Order: sequence, then structure tokens, then C-alpha cells
Amino acid sequence: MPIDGPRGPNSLPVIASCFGCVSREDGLFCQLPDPALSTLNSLRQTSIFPKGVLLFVEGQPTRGLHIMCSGEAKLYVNSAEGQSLTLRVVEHGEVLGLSSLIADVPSPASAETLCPSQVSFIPRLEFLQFMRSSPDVAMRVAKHLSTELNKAWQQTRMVALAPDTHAKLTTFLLEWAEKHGQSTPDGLRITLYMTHEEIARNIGTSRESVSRILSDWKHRGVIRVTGGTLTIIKPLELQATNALLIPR
Amino acid sequence: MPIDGPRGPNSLPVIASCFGCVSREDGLFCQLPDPALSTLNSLRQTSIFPKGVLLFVEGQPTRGLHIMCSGEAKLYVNSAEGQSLTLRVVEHGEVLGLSSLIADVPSPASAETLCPSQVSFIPRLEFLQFMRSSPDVAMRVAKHLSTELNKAWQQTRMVALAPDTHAKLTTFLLEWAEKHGQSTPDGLRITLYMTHEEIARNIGTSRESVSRILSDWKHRGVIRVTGGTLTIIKPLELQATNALLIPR
DNA sequence: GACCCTTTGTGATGTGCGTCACAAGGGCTC
DNA sequence: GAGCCCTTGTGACGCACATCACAAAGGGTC
Repeated sequence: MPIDGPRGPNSLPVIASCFGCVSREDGLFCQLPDPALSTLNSLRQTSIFPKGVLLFVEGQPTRGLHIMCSGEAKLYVNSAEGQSLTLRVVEHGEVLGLSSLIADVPSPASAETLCPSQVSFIPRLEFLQFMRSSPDVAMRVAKHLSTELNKAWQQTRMVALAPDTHAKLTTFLLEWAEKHGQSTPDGLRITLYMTHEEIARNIGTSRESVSRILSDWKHRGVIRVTGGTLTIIKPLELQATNALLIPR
Repeated sequence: MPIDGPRGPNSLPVIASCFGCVSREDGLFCQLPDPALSTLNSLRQTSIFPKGVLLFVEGQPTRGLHIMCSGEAKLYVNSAEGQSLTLRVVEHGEVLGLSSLIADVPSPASAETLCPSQVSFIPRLEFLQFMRSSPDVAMRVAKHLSTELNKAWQQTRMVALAPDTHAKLTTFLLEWAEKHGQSTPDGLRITLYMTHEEIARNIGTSRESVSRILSDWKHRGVIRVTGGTLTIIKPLELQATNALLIPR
């Protein structure tokens, strides 16, 4: 009973401009005024990468900004012992490397495509100039960085304050459900193209613990797993645990 | 043998403009052009708070921006179980609440003065307007948020990837030394106005573990503690452990 | 269907550290 | 100095979880 499957399409994604995406209101460059948008388009170079490509590596100088036009990538850090922690999954319409570009520091994390992805790149100086040219863009960047910072703190809180692995996994699932889930008569259904291993890396625990907790939940009828779909049959039961962790 | 003492001066700090502080090159508003600086000065209301005052509380709407003119404050989150984690200590010249102000979300954390402090406050809308008025300010804000985000990721990495509490404490001490330490013939001397309890909250562990590890290091001659001063006699020994955690 | 590789399930084991408990050391006020 | 409170030092205990180890189940390819 795998809870995951192949991640997204294995064929290359359709090439499309990613700046027209009004659907993602949190996208950094969505709904920018037209002149700015065309400047942006003239600056970027777009490529298509297969799954598993390293966009940049921890500790290397930041060369520029990456924009995920389609597909997704994970941002992660490694410890010297080979353990790795996924900071976040960056989805289409979002950007990578913004903060280290602006702060002018080496990249604090690595990024790797999780499926075939179309990625635009804008060199550092060009982007800084573009940003300086319009207060609108700068505002937008500031806003984006702010939400990123809030997410980062949320994650720190989650990793550090969770009383145990149960709580971490619960938080993770509910957060994922908030982004990708849909309510059905059976419960909250989410599509989790992720192995237990990957989940474990997201919450800073071991693969075995994730497996054990999930199968425990399955046996207790809290969740059901079919193919790549995980259904939370008793969301309230999970939320009760979670309320302990994140008061809202 | 306490490693802490009263934190800073217990008398109220000297009132001074905190925007002239060229010494803190990372200060958000340092070295702003004069017109912007005077606008800023006209917007802010400055107050003096004793130790232990809550500047704002987790989950509450963000009313505006706080600027630490003097003194310091800690930014922290609580779990429902009463545990708390210090996200960071905000020092004079730095600001509080910037990211939630810009993202327009409730404050993700609480802030509390750690000693008598002079704090300026700028209401939300006024600050946003000020920010929009000058690309220079917006750039500066973006830069500030970027370094904050990098710090947040560093902390997540530290909390999640450290193999054990030893490594966390080591990282904590070395980071602190980088900010506040000075080399002496005896070793790296740092002034730590912090109880073991507070240190524990910074690294997400228990007070007893901090006590145990520190006294172990004392017995092994790695550190020496006198009054509020902690001297790292063998910094290399600690750094060796630390290299495992943060490759640089 | 046979083979292989990846992912999942689960037992056994060891241990780091959180928790409880209490003693001892400052530093404060009166 | 007496009394108090806050902080530190340390022992004992138990448990959650990492680690190791291996079996079972998919899913892919030929």
C-alpha cells in the first residue's frame, strides 16, 4: 500500500509563460503592471530540466534568481553526516534564491527539481537593477520575503516545539491538506506524491518512524491510503493533536 | 558558579536617537538619506519600557513596527504545553515585527523586553506608505528581510539537523561568540547574560541538559566560567564538533 | 512470468535526553 | 545573620525514537 507514486507527469511539461498565472495570487510577479512584466521577460532565460537536477548548491555564491514556471523543486539543507532536511517544496509560480540574492550571501540551501520543470533564470545584477527600478517590484519582493520568513518561523516552531513525531507528522499532513487537499464525503483527501523517506526529511525524523505512525493510523482508521492518495477520515482527531502545537 | 548575572544595566538607558548609529551597518535604517530619516523620525513614537514588557503577542494583529533604540528583546513562540522557543534576540538598532507587518498577518511570535529598553513604534499604514515612498527604503527592507530569512533557516537547520544537544549548544555558543566574543590570551571570552534556562529555550532543549553539558565542559577544561563571563579555552575543540553541523 | 529495484512494514535493541526530585550555592532584602 | 528566591548541579528513571536488520510488497522492464 504505497502512499506515493511517480511524482507528477513524467513527460516534459507544457511550455507556457508563468507570469500570466493570475491563479496564484501569491506568485511574486503575478499581476505586475505590463511594462515591468515585459522588462522581466526580456531578462529571463528559460530552460527545461528533468527530475533530479540541482539548480544550485548550498554554500555556492548566488548567481541569480530562479523562477519555477512549471514543475516543482525542493529547497533543502544537509548536515555533514549526510542527513538532509527539506526546508520547503517550491511550486510553480514561486521563486528560488531570492533572499540570498538580495542579502548577497552564498546560498544557504540547495535546490533540486522534483519532476521535469521549466525554470527561468535572471542573473543577480540584472534582477537587482530591475528591482530598484520600480518601487512596485520592491514592495512585492518585500512582501514575498515576509511570507517566506513567516513560513520559516512556522517550520522552526514545528520542528522544535512538537512534543513528539506524531505531532510533527500531523502538522505536516494538515498543512499539506490545506494547500493540496479537498474535502470529500469520505474525509479530507490529499494527493501526496512523496515517499515516507521524503516526508521524514520534511519533518526531521526517520523514515521508519513515519512508516510506523502512518500504519498505526491506518489500523486505527484515522486515515486510508489508496495509490497516491491519502484520505484523512477523521480530520478532527488529527486536528485535536495539532491544536496542541499550533494555536491559531 | 553562575554563568549569568543581571542582564545589562538595571537603570533606564540613555535616550538617544537610534538612527544615527553608523556602528551597526546592518541596522535597517542606518545610513538612510536625510530626508527619509526625518520623515521616519516624524512618524515614530518612542517609549521606554522596563524589563519583561510584552511588546506584542503571538496571534494578535500586527499594529506596526517596533524599533529597538536601546536595550534588547527576545522574539519567541510558545507551544500550548507551555514550552517556549526563543527565535532570536533582537538588539539595539534592529526592528521587530517587520515581516508580519508587510505580509499583513497576525504576529507569528511574541516579543518581550529583556532589559529596560527604549523602543520606537511606527503604525502599520504610516510605515507602509513611507516604504512605498522611497525605493531606497524598500530595498533596505528587502535586504533586511533577506538576512532575517537566512538566519531563520540557519536556526531551523541547527534545531533539526544537530545530531544531539552537544552540537546545538556548541553552535549556539560559537554563534554568540561571533557576535559578542573577544579573543584573549586565555581563549575566546564571551559575556552571556543568560541563565541556563534561557539558553535551553534558544536551542530547544531542557535546562538540565544545558547544565549537564556545561559542567561537563568545565570539568574537562574546555570552558571556564567566572561571574557573567564564559571563556572558551579550547575553541578548536568545540569548532571541531561544530564543523559536523554547519559546513561553511 | 521472471527479475530487479524501490518502497513499505515491523521486530529488536540501545540510548539520548526529558522529566522528576532534591540538594546546594548565590544574591537579595530586612 | 536569617530568610527567601532564583539558579545551578546531579542522580534516578523511563520512554520515544534512531538505528539496524530483514521480510514483504509494488511497480517497472524485458
